[in-house]
Amino acid sequence: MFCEKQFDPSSYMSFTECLQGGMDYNSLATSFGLSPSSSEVFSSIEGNNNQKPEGIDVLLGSGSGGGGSETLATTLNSSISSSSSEAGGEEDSGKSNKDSQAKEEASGETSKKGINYRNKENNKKKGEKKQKEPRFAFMTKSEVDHLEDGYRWRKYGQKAVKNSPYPRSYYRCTTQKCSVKKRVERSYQDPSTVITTYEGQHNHPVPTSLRGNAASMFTPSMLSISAPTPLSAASNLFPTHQDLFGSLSSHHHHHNHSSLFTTTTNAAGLSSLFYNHQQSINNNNNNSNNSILLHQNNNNNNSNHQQQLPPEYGLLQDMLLPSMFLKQEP
DNA sequence: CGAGTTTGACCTGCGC
DNA sequence: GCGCAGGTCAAACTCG
Repeated sequence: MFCEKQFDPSSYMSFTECLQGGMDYNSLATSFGLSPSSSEVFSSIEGNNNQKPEGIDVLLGSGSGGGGSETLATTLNSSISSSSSEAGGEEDSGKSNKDSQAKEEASGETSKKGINYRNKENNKKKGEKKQKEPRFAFMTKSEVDHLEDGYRWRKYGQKAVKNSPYPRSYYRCTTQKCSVKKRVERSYQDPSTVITTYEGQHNHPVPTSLRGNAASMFTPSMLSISAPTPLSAASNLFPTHQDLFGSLSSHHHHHNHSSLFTTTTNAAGLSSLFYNHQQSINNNNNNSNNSILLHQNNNNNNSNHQQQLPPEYGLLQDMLLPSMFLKQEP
């Protein structure tokens, strides 16, 4: 499904709709003009691969926080393939645990605390790697760790992160049958940056009775984009990833890029939005169009980035241009 | 009292 | 095989 048309100034869709429906980055780029004066949005998608799941210790060195929250999105490795089934289904790990518990009662064996952890009997065969949900990470300049994104989350764990004084928090969507999780951690190199990683796909609408309903964070006027940015103008309502990244890139080069994204909303809303958008992209195609564009962009701006971005950007760049973008096949 | 958070224990995967 | 780090669980706790 596409949201592009909804962002026609005359008929925009609500932010919530986008959250659920999965608009694509392009429309988002257009919608927000993508020249965040107060927010930065980077996005990328990664397709199947077997990389280590962790890789979030990316740093956005864009500095100069405009004033609102800045957001950088990047996707993490994740074996995407066909995650939709998982999203609609149960959370596997949790479930397996219950199963093992039941099993334990039969065996009469218990671990400490009476917790009996997964026996794996319910899991996939040996050697079969557990399929991971697609992930999508955002880096947000924010004071608060847990940014409101319209969904309800329940914290289920917190872990200290190696090489970081800041812990990582684990949240799960409280909606039943929704297996979406997110991790929130603060960058140790830039404490003002919060890294939010979404995993999974919401299979339900955004709760409406939320204190910080995402829908309310983005008013239509925010979503409707007036003038196309220089970079997105070419494709107008259907900009490309290149537009997206182009804008972002240019943002690096000249911070006063002309476009919007001047919302003061918290960036987590965007996170969701981007996340869902990623889903849509994953589901619809992994084709090469966007990848190629992105790649071009990368080539064009690479050197500059290296100059202006912190050392960590190398890593970031890798993540920003993961396989999905780079694997464009003829 | 229900929902959410905290926290220590445990599991899993991966690198050495 | 071992150890480490990440991820998850669930009892205990807090809060409205």
